[in-house]
Amino acid sequence: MAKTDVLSLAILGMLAEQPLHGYQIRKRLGTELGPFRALSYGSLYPCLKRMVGAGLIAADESDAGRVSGSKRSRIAYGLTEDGERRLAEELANSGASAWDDDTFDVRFSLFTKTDSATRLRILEGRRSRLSERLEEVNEGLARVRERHDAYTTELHRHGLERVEREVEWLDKLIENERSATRGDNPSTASAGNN
Amino acid sequence: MAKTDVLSLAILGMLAEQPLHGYQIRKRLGTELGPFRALSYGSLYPCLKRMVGAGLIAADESDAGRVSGSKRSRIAYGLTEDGERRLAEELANSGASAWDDDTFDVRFSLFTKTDSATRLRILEGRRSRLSERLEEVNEGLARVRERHDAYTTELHRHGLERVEREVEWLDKLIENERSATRGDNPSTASAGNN
DNA sequence: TCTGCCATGTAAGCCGTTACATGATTTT
DNA sequence: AAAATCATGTAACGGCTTACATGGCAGA
Repeated sequence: MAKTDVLSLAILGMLAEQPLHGYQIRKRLGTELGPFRALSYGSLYPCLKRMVGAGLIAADESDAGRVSGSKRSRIAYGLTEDGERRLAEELANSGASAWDDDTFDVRFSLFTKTDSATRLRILEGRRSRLSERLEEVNEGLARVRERHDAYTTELHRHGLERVEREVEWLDKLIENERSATRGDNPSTASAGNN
Repeated sequence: MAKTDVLSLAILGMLAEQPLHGYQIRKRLGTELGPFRALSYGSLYPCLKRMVGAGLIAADESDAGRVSGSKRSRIAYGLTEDGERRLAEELANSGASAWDDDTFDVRFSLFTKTDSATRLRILEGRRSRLSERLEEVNEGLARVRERHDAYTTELHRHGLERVEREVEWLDKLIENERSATRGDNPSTASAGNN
């Protein structure tokens, strides 16, 4: 039942589609997986090493037809069967708070690989998490208003608005998810107009 | 010219209004200074100690008329003259990137203590920083669209929207700041309706 | 040729949290 | 009298970045 950290999960998910080098993984984390901050190699490579050690991924150094001479470069990583199993487990449980700021984006980006029930659980978990935050921010706003500092108040007001929008976004997604489950609309559960 | 980290700056700003205990400082960081995450004591107290060592703040253990007996508690921290000077310096220069995500909120929350020119510089710096991000996110969105993953695309679309809104917010603030400088409207440069 | 991107890795250090340790004050 | 909250601090540990070290390959 060993736990998988966010980074490992993201990597697992990315490698499920195709084998990649560390370098490519890093780039994709920066662009294609949400507006995920770019990760440094100092974090990435040790993580890959750990995952190889844990048997979740395998390193393929051959890299299809190259002169074998000197280079040590271009190691392609791919999922092992254990890795696939682990990914499946991890995708099935919305467990251990998939609604943290960090984790949510990663989990969401893996939604096409996630079953509908789990998707809904995650979205609702996230929603209720944000509701809590909404209250906190509201309290903060009230308290700060009393202090008559226009800028600080504005900062809070804006922060509140941001959270409210995020809740609205989630509500739409949840609604979409539900109606896709009820009626048997084609599997594309895209969230609206765009 | 010693540099002041974000946390120290926030504390400096908070103590400029009134002396506070560590405990109170922590609570206020969590509520009144932006939606700033609650800071742990393991970070706060060592920081206060460093600041005392640097002569920026002074610890007052007397705490007005108490039986002197046993307790070691309730240390009120207040700015020293050096601390006031440092705060003034720090508020005057928009230096060393006041537009990072972390730093910006803190700098903004100190805007009433900041002169109009510096406010404008910070807002514009932040704006241009977000413009860069906007391009990055846009590229990411384009790239991700090609991969036909509805959820990942939606994640990016939402991320983009969030940044766009932030830019709009800044534009309003900048406009406000400018018109307050041009016309001599009363000093309250509050940002709009509300 | 030289610049810039591809590609892999290690070591040191920063910044923060969690867990621990202690005790006073206020509220129920 | 117990429970909650106020209040201060230390030590261990975790995760991530920065700086370093190395080298291949492509195009201007």
